Amino acid sequence: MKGRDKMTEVRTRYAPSPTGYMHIGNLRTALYAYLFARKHGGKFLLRIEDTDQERYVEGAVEVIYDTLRTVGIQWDEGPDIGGPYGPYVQSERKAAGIYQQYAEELIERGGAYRCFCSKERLEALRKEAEARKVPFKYDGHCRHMPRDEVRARLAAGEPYVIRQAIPEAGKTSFHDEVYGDVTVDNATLGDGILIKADGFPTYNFANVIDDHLMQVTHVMRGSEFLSSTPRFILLYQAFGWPVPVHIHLPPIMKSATEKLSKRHGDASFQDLLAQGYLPQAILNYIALLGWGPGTDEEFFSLEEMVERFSIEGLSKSPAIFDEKKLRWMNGEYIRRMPLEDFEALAAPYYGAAASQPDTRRKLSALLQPRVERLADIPGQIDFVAQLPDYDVSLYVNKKMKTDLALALDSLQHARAVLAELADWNLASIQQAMVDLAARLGRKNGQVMYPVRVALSGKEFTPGGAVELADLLGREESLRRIDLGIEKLAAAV
RNA sequence: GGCCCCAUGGUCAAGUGGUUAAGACACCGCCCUUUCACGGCGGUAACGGGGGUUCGAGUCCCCCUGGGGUCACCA
Repeated sequence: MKGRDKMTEVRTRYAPSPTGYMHIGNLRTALYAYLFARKHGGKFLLRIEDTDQERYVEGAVEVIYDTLRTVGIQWDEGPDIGGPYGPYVQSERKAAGIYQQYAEELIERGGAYRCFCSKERLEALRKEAEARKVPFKYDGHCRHMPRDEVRARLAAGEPYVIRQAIPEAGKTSFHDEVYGDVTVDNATLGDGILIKADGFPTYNFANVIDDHLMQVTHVMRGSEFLSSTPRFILLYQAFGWPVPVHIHLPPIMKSATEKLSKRHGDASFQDLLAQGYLPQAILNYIALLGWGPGTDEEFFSLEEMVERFSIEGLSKSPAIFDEKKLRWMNGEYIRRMPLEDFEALAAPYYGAAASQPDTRRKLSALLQPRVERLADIPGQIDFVAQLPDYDVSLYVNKKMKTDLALALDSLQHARAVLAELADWNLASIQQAMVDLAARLGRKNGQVMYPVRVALSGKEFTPGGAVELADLLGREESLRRIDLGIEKLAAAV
């Protein structure tokens, strides 16, 4: 905030393009911009950058609203709620003539000019540059066109674009809060297009006009804009406007060499939700991709993030999205919540496994410490509704010291004991099993393991013999044990 | 290719001239134990390379290498 009036209210903005899905990196950018604004008691605004008419996607704006809302990021000004600097949708701003007006002003100031070059001519230029292996740069053909000619071609209705007149010499510098001072030679810039032939502004123009008009004090965006920022600086200077503080953010990668992107089938926020990741866990995890509080803490509510956030904690290097760690963190969030809350989230995944409230609760208690993503639940409890067809070899377990004959014997004894049990509950079943093992002179596992297999037909289950018997109930438990005895008897 | 940027374990990430180079995930082992998981304890594992500066460099400078970004009537 150097050089800025301390009384100036901090204003940040999240300006997504409505593409139809929420990219993880974009969400993180929104988060940081939100955190920074809140941290400094400022305003966070939402602006829709829909200047590319060809990329318009139906319902995309809703996806943006929904995502922000589900993670709890509230905007103070935006398309839906308005604000003092509206409209907040660029296509509406274009319709209001805002960009055209400023572009004309810039032409007057000598910072821009009309260009009547055809796409064909530009294409030829591009080809030539490619052939000569030099970077393509507009040759400035229309830059010094006589005013009369411009007027005449305009009157003739010739299509045109408006280009930025980049100074031919000199350097442009700016300070970025995370990357430091950046300087480039103006000669490397090229006269970029500000207003397209369809009258819409390009990002290169609109972002500057809107950020200025909306009084944005801190520009936060992905580092892919780092190299075009000098053009923006030149624009601010040409208008005589104050340059906002720039804060560029490192990208989130899929691997060391690939960026995370929907095009490669990488998960979007919506995809992660569908897989059973919790909004808060996702937000918490991505917050840590590129930012750290400077301490060992890593669990933060949105409010806590607001409290801790600072640009000193931002890193410059790309971060690789590690789903393993997200899984772990999501599991932590699940384990830390009250059982009732977990059940509310998990129940939709229970299917036919738990129709009664009490079985539902028992199942939830078994699942909570074992679930990392909600969508994994069905696969963990499929045996509850229906005993799968399993192979007797499952009863043979080295670690449990069980073989077919012993399993059969244990099952027969367990069947008898369980059938006689006065009360059917966790404690009584547990006691009966332990007593039985002692009576038979066997290890607990030599009795319990076969029972668990008979009850579930699976190698691994959430909970053991006692928990499953309690969950399934006496009748179903005995039925399954009988089935197991049959299988074993036939195999021994 | 020009320009801009980045560089500590497999991953995230502390460290801002003097540390046994944190911590977390993952991985491995042990314990707990009726399977699995949870939990507890322990372990493997890093300063990309080369030159400087300095009494002393992960920390500062240069070069190299590697990687990313950008050079669009996309953002």
